[in-house]
Amino acid sequence: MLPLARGRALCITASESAAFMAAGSSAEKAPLIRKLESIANLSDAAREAVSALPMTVRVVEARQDLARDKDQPAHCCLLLTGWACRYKLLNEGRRQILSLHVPGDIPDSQSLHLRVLDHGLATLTQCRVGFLPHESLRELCVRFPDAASALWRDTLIDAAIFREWMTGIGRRTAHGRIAHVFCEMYLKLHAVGLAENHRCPWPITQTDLGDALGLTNVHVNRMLQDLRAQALIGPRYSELVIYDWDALCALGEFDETYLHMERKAAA
Amino acid sequence: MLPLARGRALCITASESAAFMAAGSSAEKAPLIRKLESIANLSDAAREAVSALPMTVRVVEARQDLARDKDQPAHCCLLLTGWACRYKLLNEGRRQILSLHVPGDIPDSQSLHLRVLDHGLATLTQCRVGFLPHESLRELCVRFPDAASALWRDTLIDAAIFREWMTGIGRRTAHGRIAHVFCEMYLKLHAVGLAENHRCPWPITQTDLGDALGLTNVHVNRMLQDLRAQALIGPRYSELVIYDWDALCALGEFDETYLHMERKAAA
DNA sequence: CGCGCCGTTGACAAAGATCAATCTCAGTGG
DNA sequence: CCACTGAGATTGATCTTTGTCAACGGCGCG
Repeated sequence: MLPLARGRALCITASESAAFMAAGSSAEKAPLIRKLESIANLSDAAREAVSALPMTVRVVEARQDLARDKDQPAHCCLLLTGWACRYKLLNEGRRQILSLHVPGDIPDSQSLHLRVLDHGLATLTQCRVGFLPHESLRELCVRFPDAASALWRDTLIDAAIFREWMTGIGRRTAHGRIAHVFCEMYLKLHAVGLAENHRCPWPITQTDLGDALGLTNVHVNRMLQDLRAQALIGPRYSELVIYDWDALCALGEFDETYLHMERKAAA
Repeated sequence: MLPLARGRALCITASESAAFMAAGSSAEKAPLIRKLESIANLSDAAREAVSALPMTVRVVEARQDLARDKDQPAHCCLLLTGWACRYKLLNEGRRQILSLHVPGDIPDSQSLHLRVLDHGLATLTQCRVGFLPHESLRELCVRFPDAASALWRDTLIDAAIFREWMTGIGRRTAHGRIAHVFCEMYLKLHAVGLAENHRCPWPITQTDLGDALGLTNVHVNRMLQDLRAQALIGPRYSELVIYDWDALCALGEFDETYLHMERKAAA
């Protein structure tokens, strides 16, 4: 429930941009390529072009804003390592986390077509972030229609996840919501090669998780204890270990259709 | 909470398609054009092309599915008159309504890029619906990049509305949620010329409204009585009359930024 | 060593759900 | 004209889930 970040949002000065440009040029894009290939087919040419996109890379500490509500950004953020989230703030410190993001995600790709941001974007853990100028992304879209369509598809999957979360917050029990987000994040991480054998890192606080699920940290804590008592998940919060995938899916009424991963990433 | 529709989803046979094609050809598209122009600039050529899109028109009774979860549609639905919604069903008859749609909306425009539907689409009132073949929409996008970008922008605004609803369901009180959806629908209707002077038709049941807001019909009913008692809205449920717009916005913490109506429709 | 963040616990309060009537009113048939 | 019907709105009593508040505990870090 606490405000997520203090201080001012990050912005890139021209000199910094030049200084970092070289560093971010090619191998860094692996998570992005992997993610796009998990949802669409990319031609070799498009893959090359994505790799060649100019990018400024930065390490950002946990709980820093990458962009703020009402900003009019000129670049998109590509998450290279770490977890981030989008969020809205309401009166009296209420906060809703709208989405959780992992490496390969471009959480603000919508800003390519929507001038004003209607929410904030912040790191949850320390992150490496690549900044991609709108200009070069637009050019990419014009020159490589399959890249454009992969990006459009990505924004549509983003929306599909919102629908699923809305359903959870509106109509699932607290147990179900937690089970559901565990299943979802495990699959998202698995798609970019960051999870295996029903285990993955779980680096966010219970307060953050509550704000994502429309619950309080206290209630999240109690529900987690229930899930542990039922032997559905492992005992440590910092690493998610799913003991019983099927039971967790059943509890969360989880059906992965909405993730639209038509091409499963090779493990 | 009740299942929304019975019987089978609508589909169009080849002969019907031919029979209706002529009828839906041009003037019918006024709400769509008006809606697209409320969110983006359209060139004259693009506007012409949209008007010339082949379309099959049908009158559909209230509470009928236009498309179902897991369908793989070959057309998009353009709502010409009436209200519709997208929804998900969970076990034990729980239902979440994901969005409310009014004339000019294409509720399933995402299906252009996402093969499988992850939710249902149904009428709430009697509707006139135009069916637009994916094929011709794709061709439109290729030939008129500004039409493509308007449609993409439309899907992004769709997602922005999901985010706002998620925030409401997760973090707003029942009063606030109802106030918020009233403000939103009034503006959406106003943008297509179907509302004026803080009045608009309100043709959906309290049960439907509850399913949209993550509440029960009983609780919706009680909250409506509160809003009436506070003289924020008019006494009749079938017509929304907003007595005190500012107070309603304040109660719902409503900020229209997320609707991204950069070009207000001329009244 | 002590501070602060985060996880955990308990007692209690409140929002909203559930269940079961009852009411209203438009549409229908006689 | 009037009884009958059914969907949807309204009401009351009660229950459950979740929130609130406050304290305490573990642990990493300067």
